[in-house]
Amino acid sequence: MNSIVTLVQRTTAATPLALAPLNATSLRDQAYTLLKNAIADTDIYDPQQELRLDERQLTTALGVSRTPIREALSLLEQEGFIRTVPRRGIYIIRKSKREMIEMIQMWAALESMAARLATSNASDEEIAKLRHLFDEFQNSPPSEHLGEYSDANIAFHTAVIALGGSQMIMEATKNLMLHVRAIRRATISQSDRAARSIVDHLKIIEALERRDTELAERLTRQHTLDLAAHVDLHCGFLG
Amino acid sequence: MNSIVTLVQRTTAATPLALAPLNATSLRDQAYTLLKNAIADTDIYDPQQELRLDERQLTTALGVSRTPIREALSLLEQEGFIRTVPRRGIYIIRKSKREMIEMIQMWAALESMAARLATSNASDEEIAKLRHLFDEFQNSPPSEHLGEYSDANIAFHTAVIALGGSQMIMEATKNLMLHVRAIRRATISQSDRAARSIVDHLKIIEALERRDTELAERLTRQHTLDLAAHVDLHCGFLG
DNA sequence: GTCGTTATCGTGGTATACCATATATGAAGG
DNA sequence: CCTTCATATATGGTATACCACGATAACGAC
Repeated sequence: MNSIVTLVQRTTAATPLALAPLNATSLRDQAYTLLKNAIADTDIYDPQQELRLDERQLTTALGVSRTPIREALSLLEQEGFIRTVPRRGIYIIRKSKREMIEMIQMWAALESMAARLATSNASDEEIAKLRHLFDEFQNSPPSEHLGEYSDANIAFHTAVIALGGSQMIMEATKNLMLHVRAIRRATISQSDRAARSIVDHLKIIEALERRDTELAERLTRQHTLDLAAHVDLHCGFLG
Repeated sequence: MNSIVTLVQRTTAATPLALAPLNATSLRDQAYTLLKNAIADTDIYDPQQELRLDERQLTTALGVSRTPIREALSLLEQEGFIRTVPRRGIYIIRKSKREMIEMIQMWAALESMAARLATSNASDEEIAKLRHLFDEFQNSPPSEHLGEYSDANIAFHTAVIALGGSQMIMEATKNLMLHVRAIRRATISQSDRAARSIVDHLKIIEALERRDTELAERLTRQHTLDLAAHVDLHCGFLG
């Protein structure tokens, strides 16, 4: 599972063989993808988690020079995943509660616009596929498969955004998703949110099917703003 | 200024140390800002315009090595301003009409969310300031000062977003603004858009003043979506 | 023992040399 | 002339050496 610790430990441990095929893309892009996935898979809100990165360590861990590592880190810094402090180190950023809420609000803005666009652009077939995402939860309540339901939940929102057809919105929400994913997973098990969530989703699907632009947009926005309000009330562990 | 003597005197004297902004920025950041401004000030849709950049040329022009230039270019590439093609060159990107429309739609999503948030977060005084942006156009029609009105127009939208209070949305729209600015300027003189624009703006301000969340959001969204539709119809010069 | 001074080191920032390869150039062959 | 192939060149990618500077430790004065 590609945690940062795992990456660094590879230095002393086994061979850094994982990056043998360097023919396809640049080392910078490979390092970027690798580091981004590693950060995404790290539970950065665990107080025990080490959040400091070291260029030289990453160099030996990935078997490349500092240059591509540094370029990859620059990109991650601009995306808000890390912060470099001269002569101190490079740190993975913990988002504050305020930042997390702002990201969710931004998500609400973009997904509701996507839903609006979807009522004009998406085909009936594409919209119908949304229902199948929840087929397996029709008979048994989602509380029994929280892990699977959480994945389906995220898949649903991603799918709605895809139906909007805007490459720009899809790109913008990809990074938001990485930041927000941990929160969605953590809150799905709180106060029966899973059951209420599935009701909201079905209403959104119905609105899309009926091509009710205003309703689809409003329901989508409100559903995600509810998450923001929930985080505001129940996620005190965030700074 | 900033002689050694001055610096030393500041140290020994008991002056309140208000001198935060010494040139603490890295060459990478300076190059990034410089290049970004240069690109923003370039009329990239002029067919005559040379769009190719050259790393080595930039190094001699800016008097630094390739390293910070390359890092700055990496950032600009990720933001969608340039594209580097291995062994071909680095090119400033012309946005296609589709991409331009998608950016405007995204702008509509974010600004309307900001307007929604503003009805809860902004103070009466802050909202009142919006009116002053158009004071100078009260008596004379904006068509007589298109340049100034265009600036006021952009300032208005930026101000609405600021009233929302979301740092995240403000950041995200900054780059969108750079891309869209040229289009806003170009279309303000078309088909009496300036006069209609000012009417829309006043309605938005009224909605904000009355704390009518839904209305402020809807008017803001529709105003910008109108621009998207206008670009779709009248900006054939875009790819 | 406490405080201040100095030496060393760790770290990110920068410059530069080198590399790989697509493209351009041009000479040779037809 | 045209085609073909070898060579040269340009350009982005990578590795590495060096630098500046803050932090920390080691040390000395009192």
